[in-house]
Amino acid sequence: MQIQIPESWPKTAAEAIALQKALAPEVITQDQLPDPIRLVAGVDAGYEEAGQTTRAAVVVLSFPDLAPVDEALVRCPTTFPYVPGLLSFREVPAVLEALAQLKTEPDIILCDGQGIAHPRRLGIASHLGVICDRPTIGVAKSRLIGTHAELPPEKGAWVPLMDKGDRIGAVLRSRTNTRPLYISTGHKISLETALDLVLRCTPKYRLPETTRYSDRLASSGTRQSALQQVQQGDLFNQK
DNA sequence: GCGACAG
DNA sequence: ATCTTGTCGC
Repeated sequence: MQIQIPESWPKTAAEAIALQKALAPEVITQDQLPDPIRLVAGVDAGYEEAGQTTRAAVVVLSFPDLAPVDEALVRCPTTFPYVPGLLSFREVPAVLEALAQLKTEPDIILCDGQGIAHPRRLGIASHLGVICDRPTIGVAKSRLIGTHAELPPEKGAWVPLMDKGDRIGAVLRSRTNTRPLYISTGHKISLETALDLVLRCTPKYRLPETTRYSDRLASSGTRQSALQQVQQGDLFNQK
């Protein structure tokens, strides 16, 4: 995948916040994506050596089949601490390196974390989307900010996530009787289209297949060796 | 001042 | 995120 990697990154929290405020206006919350969608990518990050090394994994799946067609895994020195609200400065540098190694051009990228459902409307999915100038969706497993009404227990149900009068995203039930997902526009996609796409990437489990594949790739070689996984009969989807 | 707080 | 075994429920 062809992308421009920034030459420098903020060094302090103050600089990072200033950059978020400068980039937030660049986010596009309307549909501006390929039609039809043929390739969807999932990105995820993990850490090693007490956080000194960051691993970034990307997996590209065909759509709507959801069969893996491309992937990349990189390790980079960690350069920014985890600070709620500044997650992208910790993970995006490594994620960009991984994306640059893809042989394919995904039509959209699903990220672990918020899109515009963020204090300054520039969560990791939006930040990555603006940098790559590509459609992205924020798929978070928990809430960063915002309030919402009660959510029905059936798969497919969703309610808007609000903050200061703005609809910043949605709380989506991706599986019946299971904790919801926090979905928000990353870049170049509307919330409605994002919800539809996330559901179409989530045929069976709580998390989209894109996230499950990238999580697994990012974890391989850390939690346990590939051999151990095989010995446990953990051949994915059969686990 | 106190509590919340993506990964 | 990561450290970690078994266990409760659909």
